[in-house]
Amino acid sequence: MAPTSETLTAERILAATEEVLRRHGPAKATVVDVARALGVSHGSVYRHFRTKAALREAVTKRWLDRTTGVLAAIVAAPGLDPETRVREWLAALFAAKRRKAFDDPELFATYSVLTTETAETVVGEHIADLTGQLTEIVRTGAEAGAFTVEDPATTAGALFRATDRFHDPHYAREWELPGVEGEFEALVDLLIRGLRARD
Amino acid sequence: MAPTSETLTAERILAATEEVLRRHGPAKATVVDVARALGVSHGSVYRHFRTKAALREAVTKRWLDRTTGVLAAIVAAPGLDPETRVREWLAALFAAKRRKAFDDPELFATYSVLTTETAETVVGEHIADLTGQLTEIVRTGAEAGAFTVEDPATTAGALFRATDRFHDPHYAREWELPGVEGEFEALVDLLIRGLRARD
DNA sequence: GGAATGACAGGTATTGAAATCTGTCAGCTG
DNA sequence: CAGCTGACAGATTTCAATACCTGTCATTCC
Repeated sequence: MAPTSETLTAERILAATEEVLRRHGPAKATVVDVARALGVSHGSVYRHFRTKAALREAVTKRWLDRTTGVLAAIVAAPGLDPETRVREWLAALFAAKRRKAFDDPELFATYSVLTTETAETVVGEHIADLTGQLTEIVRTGAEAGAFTVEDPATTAGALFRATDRFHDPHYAREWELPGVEGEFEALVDLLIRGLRARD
Repeated sequence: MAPTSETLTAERILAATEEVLRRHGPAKATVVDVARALGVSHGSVYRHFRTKAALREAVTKRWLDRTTGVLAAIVAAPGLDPETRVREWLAALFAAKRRKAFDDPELFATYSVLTTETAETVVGEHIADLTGQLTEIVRTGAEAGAFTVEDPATTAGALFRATDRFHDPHYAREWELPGVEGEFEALVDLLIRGLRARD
């Protein structure tokens, strides 16, 4: 279709894959479609990705990693007190997921399917990344004497699981309901009170 | 098949429906199957339930209500301090759901599908029942001076949502993983610390 | 006469043949 | 000669014909 003369890179294939997925959905998007969108034969796609599953994993990872960067900035941001850092990180995670779901519903629905396919690998690593960031926040908060926690990783895991409803795509349709903001605030308040240092 | 001479009641139809659902699964269980299992014509089933959807809702409600009773006992149990009551109620909810998933996986998978069909009605009421029970526990705890909460219903909602992972069927496959007990305890500890009265 | 039946119309699932897709590879091309 | 192509085998998906199911109701049965 668009027979570009640029060299065929993994990134160009992934961008085309995402576009095909957005147009056709996860069930009907084929490797042949991706190749056609790039103006190459599907054999060329297989030079860069061993299988269709590997291509789907890569495009899913690419999508998930877009979120991770924003959040990392909050982990590293200087001058935030520990409670604010936790609150802002959780709020940013919720906001990022919700923005994705709202701005491009078709693509979000598509990736919601893809993430169930790759739950064990790509999604597992994504969750490990996120809980790792949260562990760092909890650990520094504990070191600063603001939080009382036995083990930062365990507590970070509990925080992440407690807020599942506000970042797991499974609950996406509830993110637009009136009152979610308040529900989110009430939950985060409760969790932060649980983190606070005790004498 | 079993041409019982007993009169045809809604309860007998629901029991037969559950059995048919267990055997055939949610996709292939038909009203004709239910009638055949009871030794009657399918027209007779329609005398008790207006539509197949109504039959499915009723059997789902029956299944969900089996859990509610056990938990109500904990709400009403005398001599429990507020923290213990919250902890035991949440633990009993988790245990009940997990037992259902473990004891009869086929039936659990079937009801997991049915609950997505009836999310707005039957499941909504079930969740309202449960958060109502939890609100009662939080309210009495606050009145006893053990908890500091602005609004018991809001806090109960936060507690319920925070523990989604341990009662939402969506996460059922994680309930058998090693370490879930510890994850559950860590989360409940954090939540209860958040509830505690502050000076 | 109140409950149950079974034929029926309209709609939804099943089935199997045909079309398409995945993944490979020998050969082409720049 | 590194990258790309397109024909191919086996697996999966699509599609249309058929079978079955849902919901109704005039009729039958105790």
